[in-house]
Amino acid sequence: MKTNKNMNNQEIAALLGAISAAYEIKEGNKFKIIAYDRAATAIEHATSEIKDLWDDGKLDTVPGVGVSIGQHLDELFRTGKVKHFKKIMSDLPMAMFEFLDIPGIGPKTAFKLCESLGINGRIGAVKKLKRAAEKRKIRLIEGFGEQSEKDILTGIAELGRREERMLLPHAAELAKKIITYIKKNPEVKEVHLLGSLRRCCSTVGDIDIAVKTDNPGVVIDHFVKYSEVKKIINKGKRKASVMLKSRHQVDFRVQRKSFGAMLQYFTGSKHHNIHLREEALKKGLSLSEYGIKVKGKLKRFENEKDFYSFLGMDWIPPEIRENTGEIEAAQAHKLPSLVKFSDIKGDFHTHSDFRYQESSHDEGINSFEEIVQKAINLGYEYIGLADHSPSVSNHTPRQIIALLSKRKQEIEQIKRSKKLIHLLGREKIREIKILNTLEVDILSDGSLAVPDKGLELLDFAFIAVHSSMKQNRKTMTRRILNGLDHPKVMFLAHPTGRKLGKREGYELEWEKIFDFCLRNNKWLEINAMPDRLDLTDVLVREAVKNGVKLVIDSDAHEVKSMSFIKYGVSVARRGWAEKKDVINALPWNQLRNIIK
DNA sequence: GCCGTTTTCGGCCCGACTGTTTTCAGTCG
Repeated sequence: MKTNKNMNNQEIAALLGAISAAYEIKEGNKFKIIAYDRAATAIEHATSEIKDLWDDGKLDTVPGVGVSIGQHLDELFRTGKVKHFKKIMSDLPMAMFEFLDIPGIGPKTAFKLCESLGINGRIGAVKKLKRAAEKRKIRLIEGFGEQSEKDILTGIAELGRREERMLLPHAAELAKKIITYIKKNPEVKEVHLLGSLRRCCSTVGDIDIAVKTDNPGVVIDHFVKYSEVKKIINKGKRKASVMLKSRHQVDFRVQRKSFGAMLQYFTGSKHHNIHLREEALKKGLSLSEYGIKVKGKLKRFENEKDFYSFLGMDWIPPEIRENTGEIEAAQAHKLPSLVKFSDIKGDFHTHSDFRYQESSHDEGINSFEEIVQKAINLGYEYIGLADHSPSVSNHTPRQIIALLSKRKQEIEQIKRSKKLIHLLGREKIREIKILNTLEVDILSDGSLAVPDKGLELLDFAFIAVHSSMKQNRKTMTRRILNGLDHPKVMFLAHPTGRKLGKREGYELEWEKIFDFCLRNNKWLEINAMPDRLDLTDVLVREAVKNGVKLVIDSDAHEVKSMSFIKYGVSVARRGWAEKKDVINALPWNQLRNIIK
């Protein structure tokens, strides 16, 4: 297996996974196998690069990485190789590690195939396996048959063809359609959407659905007949999994009773469940999706609250069930009171169709009036009309000031709009506070794209990076701090610049950013656009720990996406943010004192 | 190999489904 000094998390996870598989072939110690596997998944899901942690001497903060694996990784980052790993894999056919990616094939099967078919090298291994299956050679191997030969062929065909993870709204939309179909069966008593969708992860891989029914067989038969099903992966008395035509997997479970344990189990996360079960074990209890076994006798639960309560814990909101300290907090009755969608009193970041002739970036499609109308419908106390700053390449500073001045006049006219007054009534228009804000580019040298006199026309500004995104961590940090330093600037929008599935975003020296924000009363945005969700949940948690305030904005370019702010709230919740951490959870009479 | 407010030794989550088997091993979530 090829290794080098600069492996990323994905590659390291694959390496440790391969070591786990190798041990599964070579040694009896089942727990060593699990240990490597756990370290691999922990690294795969880690949010900072393991190499960076190693640089900072913080390797031991990664769960599942102890003395031994830690030393191996140290060797890897220093020399690009790990002698111990090489030794373990030396007498195994490298081809087996290629086969592990084929669905349904694990270490034992992979090894057996290599041995029996005489496939060794990594290159072309899958092709050779395919040819053997086509020539009906696999069914001759002991323990294999016609069916497993067929499964291997379909498995190979599936390789690399699985759809990528979905953005949250896309997954929700897909799930909604499936649920509508499931409910058509009269035997269905309750349907619940669980898994990562319930935990509101920023992207969703599989869709998990649980149904309460007195007639499991009928309901499962009904489920697998859904017209969008391409392939039934498995189907039994209690659960079924299917692949949709869209190449997304749906896992489906049915149960008659004790639904509380089922909701808990199927919501996950896996690591939360494992930790929970280990905690229970200390008390002599055994957890499963059916309930809690006390001295061999199963105790059932109607709801999750009773389930957690029986374990001596408070009910844990799904968004934070990621095994990052929530179990300990629930035991100590010290869970945070997470911010809610209904706490949000306004939105600072919306884009209108106001034209400068040439704006710097995408404009919105709705008018100021339509945005204000939507804000009133959402029950907001205030609304920020932002828009991008005029482009510096097409305007002189004087032109920029003139344009912003014109924009200001238009915004001041809104409250007199006959159309709005007609639609909503004078009273509601008077109640909402309309803020003239602006999303100002931070130019690559850290200066702002709007001259001071332009900024003075605003209620306040916020800044964002839209160019030169490849700058290194130090330069980018300096650039952003320079922008934040302006007295008219209140926060940094979409702080990491990531686009889910498209680009990673730039690196920042977060300790410096947090420190600056805290000392100067600047905030960080949680941008609720589904392909941004930026800050990320993990950085939100860090910000909250550091006492930095957040704002949750929609960044809507059309009024219907103003409701997407709920996804931003989910990110805040996943980052353990409470109402007090969120600036736009403040009522206007308190907010007005902060933005001078 | 990892881990610890009942442990630095002695544990390590739990169950469903499938294929090839006559009772289970392997894989998956």
